[in-house]
Amino acid sequence: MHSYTEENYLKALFNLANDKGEVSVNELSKRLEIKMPTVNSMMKKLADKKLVFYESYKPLKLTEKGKKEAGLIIRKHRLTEMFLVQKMDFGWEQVHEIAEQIEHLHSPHFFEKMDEMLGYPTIDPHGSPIPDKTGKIDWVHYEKLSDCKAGDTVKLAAVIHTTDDFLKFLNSRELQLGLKIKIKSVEIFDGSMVVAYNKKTAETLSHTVSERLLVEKI
Amino acid sequence: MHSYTEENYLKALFNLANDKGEVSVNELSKRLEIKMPTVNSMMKKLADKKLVFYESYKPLKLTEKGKKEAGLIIRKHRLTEMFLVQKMDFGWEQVHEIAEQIEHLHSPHFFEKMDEMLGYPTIDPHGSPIPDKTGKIDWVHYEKLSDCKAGDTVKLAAVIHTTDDFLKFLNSRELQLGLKIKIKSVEIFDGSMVVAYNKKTAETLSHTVSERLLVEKI
DNA sequence: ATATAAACTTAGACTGTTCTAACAATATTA
DNA sequence: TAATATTGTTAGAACAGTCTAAGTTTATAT
Repeated sequence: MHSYTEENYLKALFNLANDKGEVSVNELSKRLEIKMPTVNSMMKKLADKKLVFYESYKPLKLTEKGKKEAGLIIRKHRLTEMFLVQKMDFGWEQVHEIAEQIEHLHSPHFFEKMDEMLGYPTIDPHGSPIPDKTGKIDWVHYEKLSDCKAGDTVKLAAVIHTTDDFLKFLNSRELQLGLKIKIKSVEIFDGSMVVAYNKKTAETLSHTVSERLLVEKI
Repeated sequence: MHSYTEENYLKALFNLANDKGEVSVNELSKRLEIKMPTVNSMMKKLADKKLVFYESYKPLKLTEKGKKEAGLIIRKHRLTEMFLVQKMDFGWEQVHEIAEQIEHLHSPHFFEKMDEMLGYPTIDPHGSPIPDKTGKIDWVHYEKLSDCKAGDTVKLAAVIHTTDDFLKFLNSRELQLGLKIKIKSVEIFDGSMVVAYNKKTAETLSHTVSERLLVEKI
């Protein structure tokens, strides 16, 4: 079993992984707000445990074992978020902090029960995929709203870079998953969009917002 | 804020407190399965934090502040147990271990929501009182079934010293809180009782069992 | 291509929580 | 009450996880 601390390193490595699956010590250090020398020694420890590939001055990479462990923690996190929203009536902007703690609980039975009560969900309240029981993630490719063109009609599938403030902003604009959005126009110079949804006929969304909204074309 | 570890010491001190509120280092050491010197130094630390009265070679005692902190942790534990049983359909023998972990979460909002969903319960699934939001416990005095006499009719109000095995035993005999029990006879030499409840007319309960069952006379 | 900047590593220290070994005080019992 | 057992304390070590300071390697830029 891994410590609370080790679990946080694994999770951060997983979440930071780019297409090559590589993460720098620096990035990890910044994400965790832990100084580089500390991260460095933890990487050696995780390498001993065969969770991370580590060589001096080379980027970090999770091993298959590490990916699985990280996936299982993220599974617990996302299941918890879904439970909090669906069964305890929390808002999607309230659940991250609580899930951050619950994800470290050691009780298979508890998470199985959640999963069952939720009907075995495959996405969390922000549209992120929930890893399966083996820790594997089913990567679905969505487009960014910011990559769509005027005239497109899309369905809001997921939101990324979900800070508290961003989610509250989405609440205030009635933007929620599943929403059908029509793109009326796109400004060239700043990438902002005018869109229509619900009963709104002309809402403006900045590029900062639209690149954090993932959509499905319909 | 106190560490996970400190919280466990506080809780154990609270739970071990006798009528004088005093606990020996030795008892605490055994309860926590932590060696005496470790307990000793932690007591000095908690004394520095004004959570425990500590003097060399004297019994340990929680301060008012310590009692409050401990009460609040036990509140979280018992609310969680109630939530697990009432809202997640766990058996009363399954909830202790999970609550043992969840009690350490730092999220007032989470526990308030549980409390609300449960309708502000005052007892946990084993009949133990849930401390209020200030950490105070409403001590209700129940009698032990083992102290009752033949002919008495009682209602099962709480169970104590609730190990897994004991709770499973109670399940197998259909013994649950609220149950009306008639005492048919009491054996002098071993204190065992023959009782009637539900459709059972002559169940024998050993003294070991009956002294762990708290009842209200009716 | 060399100077500078950024990223990374090593070394060593500190805190929190645990332990064992040894010693001291109190309690029990013969 | 004196010997013995139990309980409690002190001292010192160990480990996990963190830090700062200083040095090394790689990347960037003039």
